[in-house]
Amino acid sequence: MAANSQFAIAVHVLTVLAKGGGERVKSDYIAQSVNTNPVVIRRLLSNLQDANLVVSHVGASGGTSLAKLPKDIQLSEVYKAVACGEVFALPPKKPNENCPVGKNIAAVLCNLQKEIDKSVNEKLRQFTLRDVIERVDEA
Amino acid sequence: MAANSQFAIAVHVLTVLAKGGGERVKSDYIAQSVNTNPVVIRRLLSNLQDANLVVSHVGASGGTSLAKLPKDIQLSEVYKAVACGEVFALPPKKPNENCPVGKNIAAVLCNLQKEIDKSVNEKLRQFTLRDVIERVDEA
DNA sequence: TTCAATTGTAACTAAACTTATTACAGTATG
DNA sequence: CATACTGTAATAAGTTTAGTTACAATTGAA
Repeated sequence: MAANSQFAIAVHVLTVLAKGGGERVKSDYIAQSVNTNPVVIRRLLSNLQDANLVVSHVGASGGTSLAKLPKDIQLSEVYKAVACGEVFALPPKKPNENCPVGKNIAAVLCNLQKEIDKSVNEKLRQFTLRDVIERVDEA
Repeated sequence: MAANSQFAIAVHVLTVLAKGGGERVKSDYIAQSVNTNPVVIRRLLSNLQDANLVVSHVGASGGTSLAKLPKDIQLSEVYKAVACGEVFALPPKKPNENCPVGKNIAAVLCNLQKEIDKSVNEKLRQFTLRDVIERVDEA
């Protein structure tokens, strides 16, 4: 019944980077803000980098910064980069083909899943990192 | 990163009950259609019963039937009954209060979470069990 | 060139969660 | 009273997630 917290942590991390004002922020620093281990952060940053949302540099005075302006980072991109992308999973086992319901339900559930996931994506697309930063600043 | 399959299984189960035409369906039969253990089904039915979506009867010739017509069962009700209700989780650990971002991000994420979850609920409310049955029959 | 700082990632451990299974008490039905 | 169910506890097994240690590779600077 538990949902995944990767997305929330990713939004937190990106907000920290945005506050860094373009400077390279170290995984150690981010980890302290999120209150977790630097390796956990680096793994997350690796995903965000694959999605072209951040840029990391190795070596001394290395670190990570945003790859785009906060206004150009939609939360749907963040979600796609770090979450499984599914509000609910399809059943792990294949239904019984001999049952009239079991025979057809999988395809119906799959289509339903896509419709729901699409609506989540559209909702998340309405928010950018800038919106998040504004809310953090207002508080 | 894995989502939960309780909702999908619940929709499957309710479809089987609807196809039962008001007769009491046994957990054994449902389990065979879903391809899982009867106890797993009974636990799920217990949740659906708490939400007033089904009625179960113990004893010989016991079993479960729908508590309402398929057209009156919204998928949002099913989701609420068996899923955690959250598209993404808030971070398990409290952020660092000494960081300007960490100090305020939790509340922002919480509000964002509510907005997203609300939109999922609204989307699921657009579908009823009847819609699912129609799709199964069409296939 | 050498040293210190940092990322990237593998390997492993620990914790949490989900699913499956067994067992059996309680309750209808005939 | 015997049979056939549900409800649920207890437990085990499997899967996923988070945390930790370790270290190679890279960079920048003394």
